[in-house]
Amino acid sequence: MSKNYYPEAQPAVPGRKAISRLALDPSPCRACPVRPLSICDSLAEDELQHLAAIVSPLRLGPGQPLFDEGEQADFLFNVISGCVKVYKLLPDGRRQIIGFLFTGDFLGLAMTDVYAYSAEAVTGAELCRFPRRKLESLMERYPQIEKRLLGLANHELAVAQEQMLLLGRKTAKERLVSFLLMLSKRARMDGSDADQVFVPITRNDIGDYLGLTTETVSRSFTQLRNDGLIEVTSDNKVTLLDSGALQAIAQGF
Amino acid sequence: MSKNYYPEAQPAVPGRKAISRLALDPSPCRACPVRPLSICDSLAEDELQHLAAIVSPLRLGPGQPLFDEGEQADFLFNVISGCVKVYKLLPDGRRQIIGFLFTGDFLGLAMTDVYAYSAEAVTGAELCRFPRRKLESLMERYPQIEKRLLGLANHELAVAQEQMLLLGRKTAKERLVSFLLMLSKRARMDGSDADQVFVPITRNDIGDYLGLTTETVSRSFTQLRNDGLIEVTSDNKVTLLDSGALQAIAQGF
DNA sequence: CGGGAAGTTGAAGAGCGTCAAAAGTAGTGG
DNA sequence: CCACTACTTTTGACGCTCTTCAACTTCCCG
Repeated sequence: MSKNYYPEAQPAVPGRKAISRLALDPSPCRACPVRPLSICDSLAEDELQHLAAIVSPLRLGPGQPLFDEGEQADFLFNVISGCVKVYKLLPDGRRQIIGFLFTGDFLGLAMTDVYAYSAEAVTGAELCRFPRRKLESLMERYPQIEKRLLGLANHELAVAQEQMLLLGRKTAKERLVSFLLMLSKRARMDGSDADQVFVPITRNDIGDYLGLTTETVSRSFTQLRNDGLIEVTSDNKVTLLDSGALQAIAQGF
Repeated sequence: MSKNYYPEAQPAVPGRKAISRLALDPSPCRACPVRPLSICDSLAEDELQHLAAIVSPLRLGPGQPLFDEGEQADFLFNVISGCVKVYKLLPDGRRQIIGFLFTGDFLGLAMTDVYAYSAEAVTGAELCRFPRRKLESLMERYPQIEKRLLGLANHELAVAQEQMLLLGRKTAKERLVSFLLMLSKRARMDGSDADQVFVPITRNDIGDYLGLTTETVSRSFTQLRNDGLIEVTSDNKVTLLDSGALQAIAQGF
């Protein structure tokens, strides 16, 4: 159950040292491959030791929970590799996935003293854990971190609003295409081929993210295949055959 | 078109001076009735002059637009009185209302150099306008403002995530009840009767907020009336007859 | 009083959900 | 290596919630 979907052989950030350094290096943050992507980049090289002093690494197997909604929120996290999902539940089991987090993403905005949502690994994942108290006192000392977090929160808010438009007003096909383009955009940012997106997420999770059922997601995939807009291989790779047309669909034209 | 829904006779914050002072007072921010509710409260009394130096008051009539998605985002706002809606559009006219802003709410998170959404007055409204550049340089000098904004952004994010759960997974009735309880909660915060909520928002706008049509909203209102859960008077006041039962419905029980 | 906007109600229809079954895929152990 | 099992995905048939379209009523403001 603990096999990593992003093994050493294909590091999540190509051309950089493998993740295992994180636990061994005496100044792990300085060597951290995801630093340029994360909030940690708001500190200068020689200030990183203060961060390194409070972090601890964390490995999760696929499906392993990180925390549950309502728990005391004592830790914040940074995703080093893999994919983590964040979701809310209704009492009868209805679930809404709020977002998927990937390499470099920060997990810990939008919360009070308790977590406002649950989090669990989708694929195997490596995280960096910050004790909340200690991070807060570090923020007192280095307000740049606060500034960076504000920028992050603003961005997250914009993404959340776009998702509200999707959930409130888009059709099933438009939703799925929007989702695929989000993954494509992310692949481009990571330096991968933007028209060859790897989808490590089940139909069920995609449904719970898009406000649809598994079956509707599956049918929408089939439709897009029949329309000649995508190709799906058995190993969960989706090829975008006409990203112009897909863009138009996602935006509601 | 410019009649104020919140006339001087019933100031939005009871027991305080009427709003018209804002334009006349030499140190308007010090006398501002909504300061304790707003980001402006992060400055000390004697620092408020710096804020006062950059703000300008603004009055909107019902339905009057404030800005459109895509415009250069040169100004941020604080709502002094009335109600402002914030929304996104799809090319074919489908609309999703992202949120309604009331007294004390800050308008200007979640944006880059351009506005990520459109904003327009619902009722007549009074706003306080900050030039973005100047507010940013004030933030350099007084990092407490930044801290406060981060807290605000975090809260907004939590609200947005709750709304995603609503849009993705709740039924029409659950959505409407959630909406009414949101208004009720706000009324309680403002010191009004929490079981007597004033709804200055049309069925159409409620629908675009909840991801429903006007008709479905209307039918859901009728259902709730028939179930003996609410009473609706002709002047848009809704009485919550059993807030316990309503809470249960909104949470999906 | 009159006209336009907002709200309500009904009938019909579409899109997505539900239920069920079959096919595909992956991990396990003999 | 293959069979066994469990899970995921796909597809079909059917049903239900919400939408669409339309008519009518109520409310508001000049």
